[in-house]
Amino acid sequence: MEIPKQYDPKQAEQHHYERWEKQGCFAPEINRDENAPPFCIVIPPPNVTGSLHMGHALQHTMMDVITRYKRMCGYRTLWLPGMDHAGISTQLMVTRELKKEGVSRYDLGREKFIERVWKWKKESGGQITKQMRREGVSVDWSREKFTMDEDLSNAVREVFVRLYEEGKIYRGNRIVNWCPNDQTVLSDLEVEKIPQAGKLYYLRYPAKNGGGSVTVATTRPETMLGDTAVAVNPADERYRELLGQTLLLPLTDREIRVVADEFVDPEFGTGAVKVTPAHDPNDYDMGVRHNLEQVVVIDSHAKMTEAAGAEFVGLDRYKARTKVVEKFEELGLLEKVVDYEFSISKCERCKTVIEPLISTQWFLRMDELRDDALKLLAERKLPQFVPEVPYEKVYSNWLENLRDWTISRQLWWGHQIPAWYTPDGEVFVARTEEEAKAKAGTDDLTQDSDVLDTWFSSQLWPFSTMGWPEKTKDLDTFYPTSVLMTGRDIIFLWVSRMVMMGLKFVGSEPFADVFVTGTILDAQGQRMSKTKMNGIDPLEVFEKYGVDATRLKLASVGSTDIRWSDKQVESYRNFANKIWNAARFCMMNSGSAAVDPKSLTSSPELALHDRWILSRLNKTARDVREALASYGFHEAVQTLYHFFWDDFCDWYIELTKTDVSAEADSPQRSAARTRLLSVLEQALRLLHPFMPYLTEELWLRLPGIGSQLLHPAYQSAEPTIMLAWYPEASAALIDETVEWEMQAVIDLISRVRNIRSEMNIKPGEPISLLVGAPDEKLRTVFSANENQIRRLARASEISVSERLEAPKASARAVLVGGAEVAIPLAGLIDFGQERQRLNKEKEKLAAEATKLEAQLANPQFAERAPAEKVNEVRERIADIAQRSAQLDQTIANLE
RNA sequence: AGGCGCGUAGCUCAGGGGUAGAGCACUACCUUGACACGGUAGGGGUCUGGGGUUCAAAUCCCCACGCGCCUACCA
Repeated sequence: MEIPKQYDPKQAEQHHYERWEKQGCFAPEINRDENAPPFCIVIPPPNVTGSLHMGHALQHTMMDVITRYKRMCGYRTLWLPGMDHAGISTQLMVTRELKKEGVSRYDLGREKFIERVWKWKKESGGQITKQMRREGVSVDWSREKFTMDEDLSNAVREVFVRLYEEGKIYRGNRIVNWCPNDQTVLSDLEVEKIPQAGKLYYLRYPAKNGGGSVTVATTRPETMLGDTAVAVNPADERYRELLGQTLLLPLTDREIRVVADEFVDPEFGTGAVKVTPAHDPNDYDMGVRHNLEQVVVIDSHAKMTEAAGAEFVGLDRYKARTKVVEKFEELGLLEKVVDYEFSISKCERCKTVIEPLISTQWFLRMDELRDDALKLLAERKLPQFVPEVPYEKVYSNWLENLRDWTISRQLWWGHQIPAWYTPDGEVFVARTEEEAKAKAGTDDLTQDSDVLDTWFSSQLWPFSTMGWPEKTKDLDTFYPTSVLMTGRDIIFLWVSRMVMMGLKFVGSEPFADVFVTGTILDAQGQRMSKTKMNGIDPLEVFEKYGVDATRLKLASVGSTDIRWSDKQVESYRNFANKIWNAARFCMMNSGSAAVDPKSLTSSPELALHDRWILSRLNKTARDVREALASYGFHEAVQTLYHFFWDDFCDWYIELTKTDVSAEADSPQRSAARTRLLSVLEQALRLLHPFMPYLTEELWLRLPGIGSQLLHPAYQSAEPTIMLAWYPEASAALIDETVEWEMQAVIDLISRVRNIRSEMNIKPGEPISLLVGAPDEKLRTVFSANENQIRRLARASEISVSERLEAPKASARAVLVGGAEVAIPLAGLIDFGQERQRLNKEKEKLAAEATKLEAQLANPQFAERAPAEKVNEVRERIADIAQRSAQLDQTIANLE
């Protein structure tokens, strides 16, 4: 038999994926059952510029586990892959490439630039799709989509036009987040607030009449050049007289009013606020309320405009700040400067400080869409978040406070806005240029040069990828999808928007469940990030420990944040090797036996350990299915790990060795071999969604595998474990009595081993066992399993009787049900040591008894606790009393 | 400023009103015919602290401390 002693993950990872893909195992069409229920996941499309990181590996593992599981359960399964065109990232990447050639995108022009991006995409984009194949993800590559594909772009235009026609999309002149570096507007979600140490400047503005003045506090003195008012709280007594008065704005010849506004907090600063409607979102709102002029003093490159005055025009905003402060000081109008920590808005991508600017952009009105999403959650509890706490609240709170969304971007790479202008500025929104021309009645049109926010197309992903707005078969079959699995960072950016769009355009929710994964942190508990360089490359982990071991680790992460540790992957690598060697044993001892699921039915003639492993196997299938039904990945992994290692390897293989490796051929021997192989085969199926490569590698080697093991929906497919029927628990095979009996045997063996170890009896030293069991049933169990006990406890002989009669020079232990075991140790026993060992045991019992007795002594306990609990405590006390008595006896006998 | 989560063995983490768990690490023994990436047996925890509810709290509630995360228009 030529099976290596160590599992080689790389070898197994080499060929199966290609075979699966070629044979169409990933496509839903492999399922020939017309009535098969659908199961569908759409992948959160990674950026075309991206490469695989731990977050992907984590999410992909969980999606793959569920997908493979559902497929094995006979669902018509689709996991749809694809990529996002990632507007800004991609444009920056290509721009950088061009820069190396000494060319700017403007030199190239829009059309050539976009051609260049496509060329880049074709040649070096989408690295991630190759890396994903290594992960073993069972996505249907034949349906792979890209947000800039022709059909997805159609969907984008369709949605845009319909929303425009309904008045939800509008063009407006508003204050927006502007990135002076990327030269584009950004949505609120693409801006991050970073706390920063700064200064608060107190500036004095003289009043026009009389010698008075007002002091305002600001973090941005340079914006004072654009001030058009000072605001105070109407309830603020201090400024009552000032209301309606006129101030002389220093450094300018402008006169500004003092207005009253509730927004102003009298407690902060001086209680008077300078108002710069053109350069601050709050001031903008105040400006609207008080009909204030908007004086633009900073331009799109964050330089001062002409309106800032001759002295300042052309200055960078920070240079202007210094200069403004200097001037105020010269004029004696700078009251003070204090240290002040505040949050500053930065561009999420390039970290440039955002400049709030007034600009004409396209917006999407969110109120109705938002209300529908909230209604869906309130009335039908969709989507169902897992874990529900805290994500359901996070999601609904955000929706409740939602503002209109700035959807235009001043980029070239993306979906160009389907709006055309006549020379005199009239706008026509249409699906195509032809349609626009027809509407406008002229050919002289110019298309809006902006593109849409990348998320505008991603929000359509669950249905645009399935052919919407056409009524396709996929859409009919797979929408709404089953579950969305993602990290918590895009609940707002993506999840909520998909819900709103799904409701709006398909009329139903895009997915039933949203499973939110945890975050993998580095060993110090910090988030992995490119800038910190603390990321762990999943491909390196695959290389070192194998894909399956890594997947098992990732699957067990679930939804909590976790610090990365190679150690855990290593232990799953060991587990993989354990599985390999268990299978190796089964196959080396299989002879002419073959896998046969029919051998997995119980009958009273079967030995205890056989009935036991069937019970354990079925319980495992039940528990794993239950765990996966509620996305309990961690629990599923633990259940499988312990079933395979503890139950199957440590006990069952050991217990069945005599049967399986008997010298002489017999019906019993071949039945035992068939059973062993079949239990293994079932275990491999249970493990397959988590460890696809290892299980396939082994499964294909098992004797007797074939199409007959596949789920009926896949009967015509080539044999592969990924299409085998996922084991289903049979309640009839779960037998608590059998498990209890087996546990008694296991306990006996463990107690004997414990004595051996504590008494320093060499493993080779022959011992004999005397077992006393007043309970007849227990005696039967022990007697029936004499051979097993002898072998596993390494005893040369064993005798079971009603009452224990053993020589004084024996080591003893008390077992369940009043049973006892004694090991005669004439000449070997150290009485002192044995007494010590027994006393230690007695102390343990005594401590437990004290606790229980105190509980029982409490009259309230007997009165109020359920009778069942009270009885349980009584029984335990009785059991402990019996054991203690036996121990006392044993200790006394030692003398 | 609000909201949320976390604090359990040396480490990384499960669990969660009724006997405190796993893996790794540690100790001792074992090259036993599947596997030393292994086997057997052990040691190790006032479940952050303090109150409360309850017959019973690691678990539920409140407070404190520590650590994270998210949201926010306080100049």
